[in-house]
Amino acid sequence: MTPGQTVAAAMSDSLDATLRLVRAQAALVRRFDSRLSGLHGVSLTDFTLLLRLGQAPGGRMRRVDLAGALGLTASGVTRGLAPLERIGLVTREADARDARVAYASLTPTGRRRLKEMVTTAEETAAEVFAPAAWSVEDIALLSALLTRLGGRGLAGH
Amino acid sequence: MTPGQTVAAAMSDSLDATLRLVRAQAALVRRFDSRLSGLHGVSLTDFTLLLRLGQAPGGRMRRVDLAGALGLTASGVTRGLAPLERIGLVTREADARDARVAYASLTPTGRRRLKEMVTTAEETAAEVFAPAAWSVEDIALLSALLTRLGGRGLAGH
DNA sequence: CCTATAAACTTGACTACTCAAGGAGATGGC
DNA sequence: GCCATCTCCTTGAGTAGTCAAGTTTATAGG
Repeated sequence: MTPGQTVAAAMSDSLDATLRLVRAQAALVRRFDSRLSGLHGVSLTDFTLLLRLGQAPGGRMRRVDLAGALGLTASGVTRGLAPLERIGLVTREADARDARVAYASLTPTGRRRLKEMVTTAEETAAEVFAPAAWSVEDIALLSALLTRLGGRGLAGH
Repeated sequence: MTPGQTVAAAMSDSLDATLRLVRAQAALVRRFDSRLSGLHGVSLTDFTLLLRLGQAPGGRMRRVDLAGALGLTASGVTRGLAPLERIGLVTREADARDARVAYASLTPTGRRRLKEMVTTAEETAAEVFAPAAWSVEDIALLSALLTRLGGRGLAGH
């Protein structure tokens, strides 16, 4: 059925799963990016930054911790936060004890806007995991499998 | 248990799954990139480009089709292929019938190197999905769930 | 044949990261 | 008290993609 020589027509199931994961992620990111940026002017990365801040007590975190929690580098956080500060969703706060640290802190506006973004993001997620194709158990299962896959989740190392 | 007001402490399971997927992918990509670039001097994207070519009859494809198959834009393919041409893994071939199309075609060297890369990638995937934590069924299940998630796989539109 | 539209590809300008280097402040040994 | 070392953060340079615009060639209508 396959004419010509096809190198690597078959590959291991693990590799196949990896490639599918990468592909699925690209599609998801595109979808969320376009929805979030259309309605709120932020990217998915911006949203996860804000969301993580929103989950922290007081709505504020050190930039290093933010980086660790999101799987970005420190410089990625610096660069990602800059526009969010410019548009007033986040402010920079100093630490009284340690002058090196610069907290990122959600502003009241940031909090309010974040709530709206969460709604949008949940709607988008609900479309992606439409009940027609996805049962609650499927989603939980996928989540569980992905958790095993290294994305450290929320805990520190 | 949570002091201070934490916006969006809870979120829908679908959104949670999405965020985990993004996180898992970032970790996977980093791992594959570092292995592949260390041993073969190519990124994961380069590898998927080559792999897809290797699966095509004759080891060649039109650039548009390559883009479609991998979820990239046409310009992404142009840019990704350029270095692979420079290092002699891929060549550009014209179509006798249609002067607009430029096939990307695996060179004999490309074919040989690809086989080695596949080995590396499968080893890496085997480490990630280590038998201690992952059964064959788990992997198949993950693959199946991911396939449902839009990453068009191999078929055209 | 000629013109309009569409397809395949490339290019320029931009965004979002990365890594490596560096500044500024904290900390611990002695 | 001072120096070495470590941590937090920023910055410059580079990479990998995007989108929009432009070129070239094909195709279809009249």
